[in-house]
Amino acid sequence: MRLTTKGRYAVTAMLDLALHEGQGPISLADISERQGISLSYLEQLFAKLRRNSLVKSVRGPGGGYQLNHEKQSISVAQVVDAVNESVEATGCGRQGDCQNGETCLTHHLWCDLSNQIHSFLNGISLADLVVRKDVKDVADRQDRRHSGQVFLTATDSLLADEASV
Amino acid sequence: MRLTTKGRYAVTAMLDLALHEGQGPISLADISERQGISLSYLEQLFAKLRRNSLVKSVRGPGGGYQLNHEKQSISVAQVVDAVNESVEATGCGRQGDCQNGETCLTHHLWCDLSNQIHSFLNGISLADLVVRKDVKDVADRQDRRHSGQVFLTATDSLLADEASV
DNA sequence: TTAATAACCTACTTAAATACTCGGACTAAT
DNA sequence: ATTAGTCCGAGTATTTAAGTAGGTTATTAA
Repeated sequence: MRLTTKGRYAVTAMLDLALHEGQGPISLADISERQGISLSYLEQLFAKLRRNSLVKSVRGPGGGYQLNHEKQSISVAQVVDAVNESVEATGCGRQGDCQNGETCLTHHLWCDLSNQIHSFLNGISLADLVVRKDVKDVADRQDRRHSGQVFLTATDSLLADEASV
Repeated sequence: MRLTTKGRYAVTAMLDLALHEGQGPISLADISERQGISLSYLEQLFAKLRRNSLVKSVRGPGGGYQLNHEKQSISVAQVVDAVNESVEATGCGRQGDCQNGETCLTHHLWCDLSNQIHSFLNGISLADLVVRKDVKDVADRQDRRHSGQVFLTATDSLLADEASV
């Protein structure tokens, strides 16, 4: 089992899409700036998200990504899964052949844990997150900081970043 | 967040101690054989378990390890923690400074997940595991296989292992 | 038509962690 | 004295994350 920035980035980026739904395609550059995630790394993550048909893309100027389904039908678990971060806690993939082809002493414990985590993450959709107060607060802050600064140069925005630290 | 064989081995080994409680110190060689875990690796894990005072050791012939507390007061969470496998799902250690010193969009989600996992693993003690049917079944199988074979040579037990695969 | 924009793709790199092995030192029972 | 055990440090192979770099292709707007 493993949950690192990879899966967290994926969920954060998808949530960013959900928050800006109805504004047309959102570019990865925008997400990169708002969420502080490397653009190239985002590209790799979105390649997987697209292959799992969680997002659809529009190429060319004004292009970007959009959710491929309604936000209430995309769960956090799906997103984490899409970038190959399994929340499976067993080492045998639930096969029960953990120890020389036989079941290890703690196999069922990890199965139970896996069920817990999976049902938790399955029960939370992007729509659920969008309406949460803590999410709204952060989103508002990000929108304030990154709107109207479209005409700043790269240097200016770097300075602004340093000033805010 | 991460849960690999490291944490699983630690819990398995501790459960082995709990199952053989009252039989005096249990050597790592015994655990290694029963649970199919490398002896040297077990040594490293038990160094951490000892530093966290979850086990006590007896050196010399007939020595080994024993639980340092009653099995109902040792939780799975404690064991996993002891070997440095944090089940913490946030990247910031709950600090909320995930994104340039500010809170990232999904911070609270991962906090919630951490709470879920932690309370689940905290609620399960070694005593709880010992009485479970699935654990008993596996333990019985292991005891049958590894008792009375004390006088086999290393080569014999290797052959036995291969035969069982 | 051309330039800019943004997705798309492949390959590489760095750093860290896992899951070991190996060799030896210390300790205590027989 | 030997042996069975813990204890300890170092080293290694493999994998993965996380990010760089450099390009190609599709689309829009000038």
